[in-house]
Amino acid sequence: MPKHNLERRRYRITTPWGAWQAVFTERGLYEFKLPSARTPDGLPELRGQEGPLGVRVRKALRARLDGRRDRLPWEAFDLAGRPYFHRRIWRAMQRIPFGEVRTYGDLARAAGSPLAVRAAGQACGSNPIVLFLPCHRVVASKGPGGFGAGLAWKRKLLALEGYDLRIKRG
DNA sequence: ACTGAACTTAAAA
DNA sequence: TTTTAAGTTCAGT
Repeated sequence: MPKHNLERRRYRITTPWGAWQAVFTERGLYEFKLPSARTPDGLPELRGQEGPLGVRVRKALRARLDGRRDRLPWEAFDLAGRPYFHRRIWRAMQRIPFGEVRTYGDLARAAGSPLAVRAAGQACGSNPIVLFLPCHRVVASKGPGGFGAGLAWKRKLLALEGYDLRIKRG
């Protein structure tokens, strides 16, 4: 839910994987969501809108779905109004290299609250910028951890980076 | 204002 | 192997 009242402009970006959803405010990319049945119909396709950032986002998405590395700078995101602790976690998350994973514990430590591992999981779960804030690179110390959109997506996104996430069953 | 759950973890019982 | 306690946020009551 929005924590501030800037106007939000929503678009879809159609790919072979489905229609992604990108939401912008004047401060930057506010949300970025995986294709899902919940993606509203009738959103305009992102083309020349949103200036250089819009172009940048489309290009980066295309690259990543192609298995190439590309990243958006931290300044591209509008995370104002999100909890401080979450932003620290996301910041640490953004630093995980392409094709590698870290644990929730690693992130908690990086955020300065080494015991807040569960809160780190919470922060991952409320990641508003899927893919570019790479919560799919965060796994549990034993298992694969969770993923809001379903573990199948987590595995796919990691597979694009050449990382094989084995799903263990208990 | 409380309580419990959430994409957890490590250590004790 | 099961239980517990740890930090942070949010939804529900």
